[in-house]
Amino acid sequence: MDQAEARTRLLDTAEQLFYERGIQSVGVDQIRTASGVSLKRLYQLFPSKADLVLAYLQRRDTRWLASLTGYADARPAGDERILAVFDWLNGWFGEPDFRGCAFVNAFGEIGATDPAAAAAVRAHKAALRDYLGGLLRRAGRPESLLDPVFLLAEGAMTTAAITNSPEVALRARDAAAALLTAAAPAAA
Amino acid sequence: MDQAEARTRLLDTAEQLFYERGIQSVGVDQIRTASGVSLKRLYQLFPSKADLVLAYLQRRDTRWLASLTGYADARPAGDERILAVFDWLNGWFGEPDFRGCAFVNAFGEIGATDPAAAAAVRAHKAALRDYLGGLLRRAGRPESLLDPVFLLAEGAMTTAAITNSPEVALRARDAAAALLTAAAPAAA
DNA sequence: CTCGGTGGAGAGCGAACGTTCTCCGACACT
DNA sequence: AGTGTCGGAGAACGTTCGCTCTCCACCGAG
Repeated sequence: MDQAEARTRLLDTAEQLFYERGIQSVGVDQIRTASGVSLKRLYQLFPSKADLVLAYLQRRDTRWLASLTGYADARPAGDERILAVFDWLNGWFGEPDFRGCAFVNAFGEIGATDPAAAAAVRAHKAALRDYLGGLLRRAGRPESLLDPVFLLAEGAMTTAAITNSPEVALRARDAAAALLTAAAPAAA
Repeated sequence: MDQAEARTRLLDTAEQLFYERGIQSVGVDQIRTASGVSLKRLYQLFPSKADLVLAYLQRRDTRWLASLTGYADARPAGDERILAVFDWLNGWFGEPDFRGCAFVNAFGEIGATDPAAAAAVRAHKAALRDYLGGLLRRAGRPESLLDPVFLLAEGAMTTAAITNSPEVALRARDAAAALLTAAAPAAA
């Protein structure tokens, strides 16, 4: 096993465990056992648990956003692409191990004690917001719709997790659609 | 110091520390030191840390909702009372130690490992949802507006915490107002 | 075959955790 | 005054944590 594979296996294991149980509930030894990577190697690649946590968040950020944008950008530009974001959320919420937004969870757990992690969370949310802003702009929608749509998506994530009801995404979608038509009922 | 005061001081201290730093980051000894209540007394009142965590969530649930409803119910019934919820959120977000919804934070941190805590979180969110539902019903608004308004409030809480921007509550308020007028533009 | 370097397995380290126990001083009652 | 009960302070316990170290099997180069 070379460095690259060890790193991948560590991050795969860390992501699964951190997301499923929370960050502080998972010990380094558990990650080592589950991944099959030795402690020595682990600490070569990630000098501390905080480094591993940060790498987990960063990799999840890129992958999560790539998945979302890959899905939405395959739809026709305009309102439909905006609403596709909520369709993607609906699919995500339905996954059996869905447990809310990993970044919101991490922020609540370690945001106050780990400034680097908090910054990663802020960066992730800013990236999502920017993406939605781009969709709105290209759909000819006013900037004033960005916050509402973003807040609906955020609210859907936490609510779907706590109530374990994926269909919340569709309610958020309906609300977003209503806001879009209310803002410019006669738009093409 | 009698039992009742010890309990109050413990819960006050626990609430402050748990909310500020997260649950697992706060040790029982810190609560004992900060509260001035002896360990013996602490374990008489709360046989385990998990019991203290649960009591923290339950007391915060009642207080938080009482504060919100006390504020909103003082406004004229109808749409104004619904929108008052977001005004109250705006005030809360602006408090210097605001760090998001304690229940969302607790759910992300220990929801997967502490079923009682997870149930308390679900109960809290259900209570908030029910309260909003009552406001909508008494305002003559359709049930279909409940999810959108609730999701806007949820999204505002996490977003205000992560981006440290209280004014998000006012954006959510604007969006809720738009949804209300869009649903029944001609309502009184 | 010998060597030097690499990495895995896991023991070991000090600190911190949640929890319990020991000790002792402070009253309440006879 | 003597005795019993209570609670406070904090030592102590066993476990777990993040992290380091030891030991040895392996392997290519000479």
